[in-house]
Amino acid sequence: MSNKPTPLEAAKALFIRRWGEMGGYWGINRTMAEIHALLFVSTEPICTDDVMEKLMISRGNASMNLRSLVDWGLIERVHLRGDRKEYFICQTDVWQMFETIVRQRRRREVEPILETIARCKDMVAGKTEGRSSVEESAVYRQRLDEMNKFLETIGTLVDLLMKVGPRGIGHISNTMAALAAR
Amino acid sequence: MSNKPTPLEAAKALFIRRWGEMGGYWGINRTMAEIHALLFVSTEPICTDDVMEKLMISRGNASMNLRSLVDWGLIERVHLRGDRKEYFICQTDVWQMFETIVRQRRRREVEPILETIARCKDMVAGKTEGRSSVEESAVYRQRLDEMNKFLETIGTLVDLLMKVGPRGIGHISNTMAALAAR
DNA sequence: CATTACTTTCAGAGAATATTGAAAATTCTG
DNA sequence: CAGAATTTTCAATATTCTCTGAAAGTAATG
Repeated sequence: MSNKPTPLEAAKALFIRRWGEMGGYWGINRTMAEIHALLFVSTEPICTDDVMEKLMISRGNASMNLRSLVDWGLIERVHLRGDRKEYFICQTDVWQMFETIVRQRRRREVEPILETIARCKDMVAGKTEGRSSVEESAVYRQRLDEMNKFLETIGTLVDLLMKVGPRGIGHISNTMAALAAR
Repeated sequence: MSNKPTPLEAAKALFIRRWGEMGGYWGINRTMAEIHALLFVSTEPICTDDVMEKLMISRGNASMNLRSLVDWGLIERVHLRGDRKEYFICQTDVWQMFETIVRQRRRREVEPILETIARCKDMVAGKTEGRSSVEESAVYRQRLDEMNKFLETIGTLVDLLMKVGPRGIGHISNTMAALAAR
């Protein structure tokens, strides 16, 4: 088994490795990203044993990371007629993928920050505090406000982007280009 | 020292902690993110000793992470007249910050992927391969193409976004909203 | 140029994360 | 429902990442 890899296999392996590396930068563990890549470049559904073999990892590891990917909504379980095993397939539409990731990251990363900002603002609200710190508080509040506004602006923009989809995007780019040129 | 913290101090500490946690999700180590937050909410420049004290970390740790932040371009060194120490200040304009981060992440994460995709496409290009794998190659190539196009589309959009800046963004949102409503 | 003030580096310790493998749980089949 | 197939869990282990602290490096001062 595993003789000389075909160019196709080699090319897939290369993509998988790179995608895995990148996962690290995004707070996603390498194996999870590799499994995702493996499924992304697969023509057919893949089962746990395939994952174990291709990525040379243990059953437990494969199982855990497949579950995480399912939780994220990036892959899903399928059943093949006449086969008892579970197979997995990947969302291959990159725009859907984008949407899935945006939704998750927003929930996990942006929302907690927004909550915290709100709470921080409350904490320095009423209190007239002492002497000089009143202006320090003002600066603090202002910075939080700016960050808050920024996150919300980007948020609505991304929402709109997703609504409009890949189709509408050309239009958007043009509008922006025109605006930028002014 | 470090008696009962004022509400302002407590509020700053809360923001710092949360920002630090979030760093983890972004492949940025917690301490680095905390230092960044500390500087972001500071009215005045801060020196290494301040960082060590407020975050209760060692000199080495503070030094390394401050340097990383400087390398990223998120903070910069300043010198205070009559003081031999080095101080640091943070880019507080959130849009500039956004631009800095986008530029860095693109270089570190998006470009390597684009290169890899190009290389992968080369690898499965000429080769007429055997039998059935010809269509498998076609699917592979198509998926890579879609990913490639997606990344480039988002890339140009972000570029435009940065050119247009916070000012133009209201305009864009309206245009997009109108489009999406159709 | 010797002293002092400050900064950087890096080997080793420590903490956090990821992985394995085998046992337990679950699901299917006859 | 017994037995087989498959999946999940999790304690132990391995790996990777982070932090410390002290030593080496650099730069200002008199």
